[in-house]
Amino acid sequence: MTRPRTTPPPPPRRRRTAQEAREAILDAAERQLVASGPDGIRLQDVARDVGVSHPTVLHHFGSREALVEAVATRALDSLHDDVLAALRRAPEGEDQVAALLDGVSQALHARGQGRALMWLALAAPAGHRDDLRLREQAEALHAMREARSPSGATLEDSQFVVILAASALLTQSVLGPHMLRGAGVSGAQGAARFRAWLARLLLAHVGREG
Amino acid sequence: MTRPRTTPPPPPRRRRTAQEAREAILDAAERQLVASGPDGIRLQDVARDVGVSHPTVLHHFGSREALVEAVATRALDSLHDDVLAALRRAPEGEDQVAALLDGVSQALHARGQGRALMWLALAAPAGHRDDLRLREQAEALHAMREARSPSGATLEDSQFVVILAASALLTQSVLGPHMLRGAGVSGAQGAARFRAWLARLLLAHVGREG
DNA sequence: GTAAGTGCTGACAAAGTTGTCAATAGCGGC
DNA sequence: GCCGCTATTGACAACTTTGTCAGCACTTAC
Repeated sequence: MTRPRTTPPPPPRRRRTAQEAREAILDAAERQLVASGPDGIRLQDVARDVGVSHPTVLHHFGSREALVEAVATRALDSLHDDVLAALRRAPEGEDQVAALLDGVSQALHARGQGRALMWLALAAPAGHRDDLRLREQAEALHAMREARSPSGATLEDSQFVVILAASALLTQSVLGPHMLRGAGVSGAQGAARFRAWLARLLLAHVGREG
Repeated sequence: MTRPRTTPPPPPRRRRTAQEAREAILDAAERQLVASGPDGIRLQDVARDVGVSHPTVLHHFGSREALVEAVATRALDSLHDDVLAALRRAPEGEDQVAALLDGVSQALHARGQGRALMWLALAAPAGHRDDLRLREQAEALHAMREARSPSGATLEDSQFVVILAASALLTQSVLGPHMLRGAGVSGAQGAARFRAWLARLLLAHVGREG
């Protein structure tokens, strides 16, 4: 039962490329961002999750703050790309609006990007974060309506439509099940039915006012 | 230049009733809750803000966790009361919906209650927090519509209307200015115009479908 | 093979956090 | 005026977290 004088052999050391290591660390940090917000990101937890020691994280990012900045930027960029892709993917025609809402909703749910956005919005020093390019969407919608029926609706009306849709989808991605249950909506497909209902509502409004 | 042997007289000690102390501490903790979320509440900061030492806070609440629980409960209850009051205050008639939205919006902005709600929703272990009694509102709305035009709309339609309104107002209270600016809405009264626009939209929908 | 570059690590330091405890002091009741 | 209750406090302990640093070890170039 004598303890050997020599220290036990250290676990094998895995060596990644700097690129791979950064990605793995960002993945772990993003999981924490979604779960506990930017202030909940702990170097030690991130390191343990990746399977490295915490100085390694500092080695790759310099400081905790830089890591948070990097993961926030990556998450928002990724969300932005996904949303743009969803908008582009939306088919012309009948169910365009519904498909569009579904696509954006999926982007917001993917890996909790909606939660990440909300966390960052709450924790941001003061609107220091980028917008979600709502302006482009509003202008695109307005152009479409103008083409169909000139002067049928103001630009602001289109801006409000976009804001309302974004608000509904974002809120759904953060506390959707909670709200649906809380309002008494039953059934598993409540969220999908809500989106379809919202699509009809927006379509009716746009159709009514131009 | 000799330093006197006796320690300088300690600052006068103010003694509140336990009631008063708890209130003052909860006020300070609530400010921190709104600003930095439940995880951002620091005993030392709260204590400094109130003008006491941090063991005093522990004396009154037992633990940090109990303090967070107390402040969260108080904030949500207060918000709930304010919202109910706003709903009751809404006049019958023409601008009922607009006044209602304005009232709820004000309740959400008062001392950052909307932010507090969102922080708590994000940080909550798993929907462990109470709903905002959306169900009651949905049922009240449905009853009103039934009385006006029986079987004109499903209950779920009313539930969705309430969810949509709540989503829009809550999102506005958290990142309203950000979204309005981001969408290109100009002018200082953008938020108010958005609410008025939303009121018209909802009214049109309800009028259309019963 | 061996030398250079660097991903990675353990050990340590510094600062901040919650919580404990014995002692102090303000306030009301007698 | 005295006493008991308790709000309040400074000092201290235990823990966590970020950050530093010197050195180790894996990969690549030569």
